[in-house]
Amino acid sequence: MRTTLKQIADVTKMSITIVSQVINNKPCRVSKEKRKLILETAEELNYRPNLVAVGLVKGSTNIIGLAISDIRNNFFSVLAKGVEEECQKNNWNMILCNSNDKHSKDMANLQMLADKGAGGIIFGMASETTEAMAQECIEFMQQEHLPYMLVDRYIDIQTDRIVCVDHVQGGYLATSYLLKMGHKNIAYITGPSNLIDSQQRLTGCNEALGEYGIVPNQNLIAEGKYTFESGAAAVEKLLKRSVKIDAIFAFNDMMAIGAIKRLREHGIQVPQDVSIVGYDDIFMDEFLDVPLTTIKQPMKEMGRAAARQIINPESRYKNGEKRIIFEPKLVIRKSVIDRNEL
Amino acid sequence: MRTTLKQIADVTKMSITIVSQVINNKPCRVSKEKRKLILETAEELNYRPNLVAVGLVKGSTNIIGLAISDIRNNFFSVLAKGVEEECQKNNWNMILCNSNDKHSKDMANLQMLADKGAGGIIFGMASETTEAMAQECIEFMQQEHLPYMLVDRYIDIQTDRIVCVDHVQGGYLATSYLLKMGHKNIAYITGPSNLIDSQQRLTGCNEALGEYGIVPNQNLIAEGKYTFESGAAAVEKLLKRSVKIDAIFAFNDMMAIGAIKRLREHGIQVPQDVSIVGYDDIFMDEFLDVPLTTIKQPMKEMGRAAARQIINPESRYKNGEKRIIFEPKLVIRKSVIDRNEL
DNA sequence: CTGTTAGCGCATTCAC
DNA sequence: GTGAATGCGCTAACAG
Repeated sequence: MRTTLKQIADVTKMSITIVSQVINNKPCRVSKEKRKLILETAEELNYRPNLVAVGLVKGSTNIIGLAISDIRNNFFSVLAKGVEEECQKNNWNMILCNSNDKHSKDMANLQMLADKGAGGIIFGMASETTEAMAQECIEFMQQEHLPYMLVDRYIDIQTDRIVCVDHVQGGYLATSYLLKMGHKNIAYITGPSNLIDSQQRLTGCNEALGEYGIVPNQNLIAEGKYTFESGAAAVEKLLKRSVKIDAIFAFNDMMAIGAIKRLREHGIQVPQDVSIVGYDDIFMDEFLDVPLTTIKQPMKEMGRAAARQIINPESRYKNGEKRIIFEPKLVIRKSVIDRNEL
Repeated sequence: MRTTLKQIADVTKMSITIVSQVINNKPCRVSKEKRKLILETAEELNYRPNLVAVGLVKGSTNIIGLAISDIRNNFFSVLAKGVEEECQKNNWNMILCNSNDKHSKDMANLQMLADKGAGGIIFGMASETTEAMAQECIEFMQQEHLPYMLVDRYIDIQTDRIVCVDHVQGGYLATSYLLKMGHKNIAYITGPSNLIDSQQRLTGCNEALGEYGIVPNQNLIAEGKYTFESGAAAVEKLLKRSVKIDAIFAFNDMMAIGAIKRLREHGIQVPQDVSIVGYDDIFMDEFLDVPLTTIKQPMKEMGRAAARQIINPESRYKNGEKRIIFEPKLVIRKSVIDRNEL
């Protein structure tokens, strides 16, 4: 059997209370000798507190619930790694829940997490989540007094308990890099136009274009769905319009990879004929035939920041001053050529 | 506040005992009317059991600890998905712990999991784990009465509580497919030779070769380390030996991808000049320039099976009849050409 | 400085 | 059929 406080109390002939106090390192209420004795026998008996019991009396456990759509998505597995690292550092744990992008699953997961006494939630909502659904989730967590941090997905949520990426900056970075590399005719494969993050990236693109005195050209914009196939399809659309294209900025990496594939099938070489920039920096980018230049979202850091926000007693229950916004970074690899040198 | 059994007892003017019995659907000890009343008010008050309290009294919670090296590894994120799916189905949860391939971290994670009252562990040990270390882990779990299932990694562990893949069959599948496609000179990029799974694959390869009356040629074998770079380096070694090569079977996908890259840099086309087969079926295979033909390990199914073994009360504590062995599958894509047609 | 007491929410044994 | 009592292992308020 596991050693309990009671056993230590029995052995040392002291009360459970004292033993508990000493072990939890509470303000000096004990003489040094007794303290030492307790600590030694605890060590000797290999005492480790029963965290379930602690959780019961404290009304909450040191567990962060990470509710996301699918851990197989590289985006989320890196986020999860960050969350878990921060947990380990603080003797917390992470319970992982997948929603498969179903809001109903999200709600079920939140409930389960609450029932299990989770000490907080890090929450990347299902992609089908409407504003009303988002509200439902948030209200639930508030009513259960569950500290939470949202991970920016597609919707614009009115809360400061959120970690997100400055996608305007991301769009700006990609476009201005392409511009600097001498590309004039830049095509865009955007995400679904109703998604706020796609809109933000486009805003950033236009800003950069403006700085070079270039007027955005609708003919150079094709809408995708953030999937490999939609990236290929977007290239098809673009090509049909027979506008000149120096480079393509795809609003995520999977579309960029789909685009490259289709370009090649048309005999168009990357980056010699057309340069490509992606977005996300997923694992495979580095190992592609033409390693993909992309805009990196610092997912791991975001996971750590979100976890810290929940674990830290200071920030646990009070809303932050403002959203935690991360700057995306340009990761230069091989998929963009310098046209200035041509 | 959350509704408790006591509140329901107060409202219905019955004892906590009865309420508990009814809600847990225990053998009929109550009259139908009372039962109905209790159930209704529970519903009305939105009662949800406090699982921490349940955990305390039961001495164990419905939580599976998944202890692996790194969730960012596609292999493990798919495994985790399987585990979590099975958990959701049974109202269990999954705590995720990364060891970063450190045995000491593994031990710390196991301890934490035990302290949190985990109801079982699914455990993919760190790659640095020696047999003695493995023993240490297993003894710890046994002493804590923690049901466990190991996920086959590199070492040969004497236990039946393990899910694994028939790697002999995997090697056999790959080689015999290549043979059937008319490749005579098949090179192998193996894993580290001290690792049992690499040995097993090689055994399978030799079996297939034997069936075609081909004698294994040491000149066609290069040892890798299961990394992208080592795959490329292995190609370099192979090429230096200037033996004729029709095809390469790399013992995992990352090495296969590294090999392809290096082959191309030497002006050798895949699959026209050299065909390639990988092993694992990681996410990116499908989206490569030349989609990779590979041997798939059914990770998700393995995760589900392992979880089931722990969740199911029948199999929870007793050792299984035998190891749960999964058959790998050949996934045909584009990286192998049919030489019979040439 | 120290120990007694109460209680977290629940399951279960035992007496009625 | 029913309910009172006990305890899971721990923390914390309170009294000495």
